[in-house]
Amino acid sequence: MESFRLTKNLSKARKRSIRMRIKNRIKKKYLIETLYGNKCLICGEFNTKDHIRTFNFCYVDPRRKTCQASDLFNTYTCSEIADILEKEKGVYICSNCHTVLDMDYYDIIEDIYDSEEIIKKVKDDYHRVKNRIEKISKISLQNIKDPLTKNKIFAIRENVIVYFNAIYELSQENINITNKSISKKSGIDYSGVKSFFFRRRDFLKRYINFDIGSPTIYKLTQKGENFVSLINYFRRHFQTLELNECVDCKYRRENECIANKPDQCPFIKSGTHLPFDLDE
DNA sequence: CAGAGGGAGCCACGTGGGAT
DNA sequence: ATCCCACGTGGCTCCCTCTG
Repeated sequence: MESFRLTKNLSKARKRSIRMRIKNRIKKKYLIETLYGNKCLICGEFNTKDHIRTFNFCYVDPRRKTCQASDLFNTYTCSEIADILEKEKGVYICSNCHTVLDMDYYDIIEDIYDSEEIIKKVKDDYHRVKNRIEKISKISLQNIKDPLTKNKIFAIRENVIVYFNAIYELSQENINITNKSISKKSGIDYSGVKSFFFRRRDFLKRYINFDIGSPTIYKLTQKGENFVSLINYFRRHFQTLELNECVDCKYRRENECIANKPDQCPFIKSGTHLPFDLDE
């Protein structure tokens, strides 16, 4: 959000709104894939990777409805949504299949179409979808966890990357990696470095080997090295994206957009090229 | 004995989420 | 969109213990 040029200059509120939207999409994708697989279970035409927005919350019996589907991911965790799906006999299917099921003119279908063949086809379609959904709704919902629930042990912030980079650079220079050398490399006070590694030791052991002693020597594990290279890859990628669409913009400077207000950059203002609609 | 680690606590800051 | 509150995080201080 802070490195990507199309989002870094947006207002706090917009950034927050985008964060929430991304979070909700991840929750929705996780829930659907865990329960039904990565395609619409009725038609199999739409997948969760490319068409997540087309998946709708759908009731087998709308009389059970107690909440607004549009508020689900803003309001509830994945496991709570799973409970709602179970209690209210709801499912997520693609909007095409949803439309077939929500056919509110079913009872007057004979008055709409003249052709017996079409009437039969529409009715068959409706029953096919409804029967599939009744089977789906019996699927066990016990496996749903809450993958985005706040991790109370550790959150990766900018300074964490500073520590990892310092360790990585020190290892490249063949310097003993201790609290003292990390402090010197990162510019963070020795006591700050000390308490960081002390507090987070259990978690950090996944990425860093601790040779406890006087002094304690740190070393990145293979997983830690992969973590550092992945972080740096994405940072470079978003910082150096070509600005093809800004070719005539007066705020373009080489490979950087220096606009610092949304209305200075038409692409940021309109939301064009973002992977979502700002006003959705 | 100096330097390093262990551990508790304080404070500032950022973020998420609810209310309006 | 904005404000407010709760909470997590991390820098830092202080004191104690351990180690070479």
